[in-house]
Amino acid sequence: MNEALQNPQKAPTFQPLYMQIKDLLMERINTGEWSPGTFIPSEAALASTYQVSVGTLRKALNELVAENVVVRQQGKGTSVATHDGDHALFRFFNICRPDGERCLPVSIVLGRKVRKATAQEVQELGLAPGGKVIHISRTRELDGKPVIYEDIILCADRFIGLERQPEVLPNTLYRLYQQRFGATVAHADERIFAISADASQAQALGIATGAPLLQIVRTALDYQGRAIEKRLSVVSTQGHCYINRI
Amino acid sequence: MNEALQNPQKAPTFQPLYMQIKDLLMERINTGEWSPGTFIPSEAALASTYQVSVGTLRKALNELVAENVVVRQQGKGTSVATHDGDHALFRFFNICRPDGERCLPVSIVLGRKVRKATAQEVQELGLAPGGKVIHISRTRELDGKPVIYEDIILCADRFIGLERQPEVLPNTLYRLYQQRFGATVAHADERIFAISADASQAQALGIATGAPLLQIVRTALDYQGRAIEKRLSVVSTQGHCYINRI
DNA sequence: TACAATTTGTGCGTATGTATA
DNA sequence: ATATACATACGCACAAATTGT
Repeated sequence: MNEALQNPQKAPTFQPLYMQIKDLLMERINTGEWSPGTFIPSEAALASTYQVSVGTLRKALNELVAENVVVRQQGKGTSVATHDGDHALFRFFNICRPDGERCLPVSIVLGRKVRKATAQEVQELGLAPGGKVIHISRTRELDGKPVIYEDIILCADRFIGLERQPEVLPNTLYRLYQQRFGATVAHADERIFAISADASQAQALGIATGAPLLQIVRTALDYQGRAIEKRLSVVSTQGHCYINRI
Repeated sequence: MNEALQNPQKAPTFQPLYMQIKDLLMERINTGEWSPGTFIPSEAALASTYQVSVGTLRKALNELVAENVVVRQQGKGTSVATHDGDHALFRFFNICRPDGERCLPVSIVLGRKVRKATAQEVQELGLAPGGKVIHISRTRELDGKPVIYEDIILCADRFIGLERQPEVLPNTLYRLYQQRFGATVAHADERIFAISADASQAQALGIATGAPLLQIVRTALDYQGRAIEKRLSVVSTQGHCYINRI
């Protein structure tokens, strides 16, 4: 594991040793060899197998910790991060009360179907031409009131059977993606617009037609930056708001 | 600098050595001894003055790097982070074109005055009862069109003379806060609502009354989490949008 | 251009402390 | 109590980038 040192190319392909180790560890996570929630070998064991010092291996692992890929616990070991728990949920759920208090959403699925992807979806999700998508529609209630209407678009090949498999979809979909389909949402790209409610949106959210709404266009990405999900949310900010801590 | 090791209290006040060093360095930055842009002593020098190993001091510095407090450059040294440059600007300016392309805003100040703080402002900015605030109103243009209307509220005691000092305010106010008033904006808390444009907003942004707008309520905080600025922005998302990468 | 001094980056090794099972 | 695994702290050697001579 010292190829770069033995052959210190000046080419832009050079990477420090700990980065090479990091990539190797990341690869074993991405291939599913180490699935979310499982513990990976100890520092000493990994350092031995890769023939590097413990310090170098620690540096690689700490990089993965900073990227929320693994979680380390003194005395226990290092495990691959999961997306259950409130912390992970609220990382991607940014709607809360105006005072900043978070509240749990309750989802009501309105429909799910498989259909041919539009040209835009093919491009945004990186699908094969003429590929199919799963399209889920739902509303989400906060504090007992419908606040969000969502359209969720997924690659049908990557999420085979999702359109019917669990009779009741959980409201934390990303956990399902990870556990059932090995797709971990690592990042998301959101763009927010203000729009006026049309008739169907007004009806779904129980507000007046023409009322101002937030429209959130989200692309969810995995650790490699590949698009996993496209999501279009419409939010009524009568009693709630979008929150962003920078 | 080994008080904690010589006296390893089990009390919750315990902190590892590198965290103590980090706090000491942070303090010297906050007091202004090391102002933004200046270079601090080298690793070796600091390790010597604090009587710790270079590795421990490096760990403290790397923590500060992760929090964007200092910047390290191989061969040069370690400097206190500044808020000039596009990177720092776009960290707190999240309005861009719908395709994700960033564009530079142009500010037009409409008015600035000093007035008594409202009860809400006293609470949110942590002011003394009956304290005064500086109130700045401006519009911001993107691609030649007025897109944002902003009300900016500052503690008058902390920003003495800002209401008149620079005849023309720069459009990157946070840089001014840091350079002229020693107030570094480290974080911000934003809450976003959808509203309908009232008559004055419609006129300022050149849109129809009742058109949907984004309303952004921002509290800007320093490294200690103390409120520096309160800002109320109203954004037309006809040709632009709010962007958030999670 | 070449060289040296300074400073951070990388990598190795070791010892000890602390949390967990 | 013991073993395991991560956390902290120390020290050293060399590489790479920057600056000035």
